[in-house]
Amino acid sequence: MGRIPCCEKDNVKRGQWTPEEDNKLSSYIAQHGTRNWRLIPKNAGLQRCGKSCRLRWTNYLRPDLKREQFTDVEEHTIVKLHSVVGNRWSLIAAQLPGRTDNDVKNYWNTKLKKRLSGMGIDPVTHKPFSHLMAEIATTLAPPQVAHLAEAALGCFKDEMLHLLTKKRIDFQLQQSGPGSTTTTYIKNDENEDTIEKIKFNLSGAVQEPEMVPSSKPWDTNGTISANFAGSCSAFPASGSGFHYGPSSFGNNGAASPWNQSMCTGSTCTAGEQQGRLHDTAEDDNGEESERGKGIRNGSSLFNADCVLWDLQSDDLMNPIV
DNA sequence: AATTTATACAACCGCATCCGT
DNA sequence: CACGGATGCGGTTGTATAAAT
Repeated sequence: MGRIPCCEKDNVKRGQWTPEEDNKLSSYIAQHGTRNWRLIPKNAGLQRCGKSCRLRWTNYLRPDLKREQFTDVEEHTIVKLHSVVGNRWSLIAAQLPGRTDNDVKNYWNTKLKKRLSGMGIDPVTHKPFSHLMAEIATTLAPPQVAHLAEAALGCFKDEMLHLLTKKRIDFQLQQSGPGSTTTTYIKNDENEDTIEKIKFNLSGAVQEPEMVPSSKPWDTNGTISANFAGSCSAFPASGSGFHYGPSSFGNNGAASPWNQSMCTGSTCTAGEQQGRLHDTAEDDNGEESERGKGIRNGSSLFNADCVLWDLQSDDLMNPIV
């Protein structure tokens, strides 16, 4: 017994909407409102599924939607809220007037996530990657760590090869200094050597607990500590200070060649996020169980020590319920 | 100029939840 | 309380456009 489709698949148009269709839908909704999406396409003379109409309206045609670029404040809000509620796009969008969950989701996936990765911060946990490595190293027994590192490096081998091949000439030009006209080429099998060296060094680093910072790498202002910054290749080693906030978000959040693979490879499932939220909420009131009810009172969540930004209830446009 | 690659965002899919009967 | 349809939500895919090669 299969699931009943939301609409008949036959005689239903799919794909991009035409201006004529937009007009029909907009004028129908202006007259009759948005009750009963299943009937709307039929009554409006559209060969579309009701679901498709609802999406088109909520994500594109609604008159209160903002079409301009996200502002710094909006970016800030998205990152702050994401560190608390995870991929709950509708909750985040509710704090951003004129933005839809789809807008927020797309903006996160195409820009913010990559920018965080480029800054050496895991966009799922909002912790520095090196901190996560440290956690793994201190949690697992050495043989497990070695196997995990081996597996992780195997995953990144292709990206490494790609990176090394693509960048090698630029790199060699840099090494030979400005004004130099000589170009040194690397033999193909040296890629393998390089990878082996990197693997060796990383394995060593992971197995040396004294190299791992034991305290939180950031202070209460969300600033990465100088010691930690020095041990994390993604952060500047100088004491110039690193702020995990909008001020560091300029458009020069230049993506490292790693960004794409890191972004696409480590998305947290909705289940994981919901599980985390559920656990937290349960501590507070002991009885929440259903999806979507995990966040009753934001105040306790805002104090979670995994977030790098302090988020106050006052920051919110709308209460999270 | 042609081709490839990257980016942005619209749209779809399937599951979860809500809600009326 | 159970059931079924409607709606909401998040993940994923498709496509148009821009940028790089």
